[in-house]
Amino acid sequence: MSSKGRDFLKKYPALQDLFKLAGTKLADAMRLITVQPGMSLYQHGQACENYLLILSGSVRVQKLSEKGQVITLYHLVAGRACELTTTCLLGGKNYPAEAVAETEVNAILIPKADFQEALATAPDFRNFVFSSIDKGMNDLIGLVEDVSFGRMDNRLARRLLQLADVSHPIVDVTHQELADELGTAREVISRLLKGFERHGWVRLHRGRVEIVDWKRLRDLEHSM
Amino acid sequence: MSSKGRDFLKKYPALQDLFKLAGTKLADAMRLITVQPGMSLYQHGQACENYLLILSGSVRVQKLSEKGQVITLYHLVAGRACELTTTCLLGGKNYPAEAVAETEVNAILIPKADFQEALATAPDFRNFVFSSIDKGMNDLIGLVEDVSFGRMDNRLARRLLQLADVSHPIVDVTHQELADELGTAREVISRLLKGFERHGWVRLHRGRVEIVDWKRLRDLEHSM
DNA sequence: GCCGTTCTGTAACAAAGTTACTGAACTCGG
DNA sequence: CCGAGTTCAGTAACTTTGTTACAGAACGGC
Repeated sequence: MSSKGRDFLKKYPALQDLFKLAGTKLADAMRLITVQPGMSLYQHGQACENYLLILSGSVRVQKLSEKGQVITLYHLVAGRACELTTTCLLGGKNYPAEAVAETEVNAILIPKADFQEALATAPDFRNFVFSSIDKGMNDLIGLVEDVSFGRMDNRLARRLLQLADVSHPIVDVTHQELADELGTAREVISRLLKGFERHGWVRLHRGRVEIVDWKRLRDLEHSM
Repeated sequence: MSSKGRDFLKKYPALQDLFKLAGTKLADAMRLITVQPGMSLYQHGQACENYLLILSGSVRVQKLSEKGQVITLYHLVAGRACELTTTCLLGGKNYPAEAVAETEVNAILIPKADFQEALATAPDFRNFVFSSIDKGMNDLIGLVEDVSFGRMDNRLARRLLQLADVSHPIVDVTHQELADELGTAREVISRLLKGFERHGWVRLHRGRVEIVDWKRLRDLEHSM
């Protein structure tokens, strides 16, 4: 790994500890990559060659249906390993979904062989990997529950609040992007958002949603 | 493990090979259990203490919503490990779902500590476990896709064929059971089945569905 | 400003989920 | 065998979500 890479790692104490434990061999094997927004980190059907750990930015892991419909399985942010990558690596199968950079992304790649060796020899690394898989499995089960039983207005309110509460009340997102996130049609999102606006909970602009009534949206998020 | 247990294992050559590879210590640590139909193997929120491997029978792993709605995540049959159990063991979390025996079930339990030791020391056992996790993750993603984008009539036809083609054209199942399997309401299943019957594809009886037109159902299974 | 593209709004209809019943089919005790 | 209670299935009316088919507004580049 380049010295630039090591410098980068210093920004992430949690990861540094992790890789110290995993030994210098693992640290030498890893590669640092930067991915531009909109580019894919892997695609459906690809063979999986590297363990994937996100250092900065945000990645959307999504599944496309045959008809071209999209649903987001989960998002990867700093410090998180891609569980799908991990299980593909472990099981030796091809990717069943694809990953797209939502922002500029810095990530670590660890070649399959080095990953497997570290897994066999470094207990702490193993624990990190296993916890991550467990989290991924739980997230997916939560998604199944949400998609099966959750109401779309609840899910939309939740997603808007997730996107907004990072800092300010203005979310730059199109209706189509929200639809792809929730696995529904753009028209459904437009209809629901218009309803939200009529209630005075949000204000709508092109490519942008402005949160007005946080409390009502938070109520909606949990109501049934 | 009891001699009765070893005898039982002889019926499953694939598993025998597996446990030979994993060493006698693992074979000694395992326990054999029998679960009666309708009884649960584990419940939501329980801590996970044992690796779980099904020898015979069928187990339904299902998620309940707060409102009491049910969706089946997957089924376990002979020779299959419970992926949810595996990830819970690895991650040290509690079960996020529950497992119910659909028939009389014989299964192997391996205590957490022994499981983890075998995982660390036996490469072939590790491969078996990892492949199983990968399969579980893929199944869940398939379920998300199915629930998000699949039509209910397609899904119902598929499930009926799954249940039937084991041997004969008569499926002993109630509408409620089919609804719980697919994560929908009993009324929806009744409505769809009645439509199937009007088309002459099935005949309906109390607690029983009789497949009449296999070809049409198989077409429906894949159509959009 | 003009033109093509992207984004949003909306109507009309189909599919699925919900609520609220009704009656049929079974089962168990006497 | 009969009646009572329980389980199972049918159905109507209504709501929510998904689909199809447009129309028009907002933006970006020339």
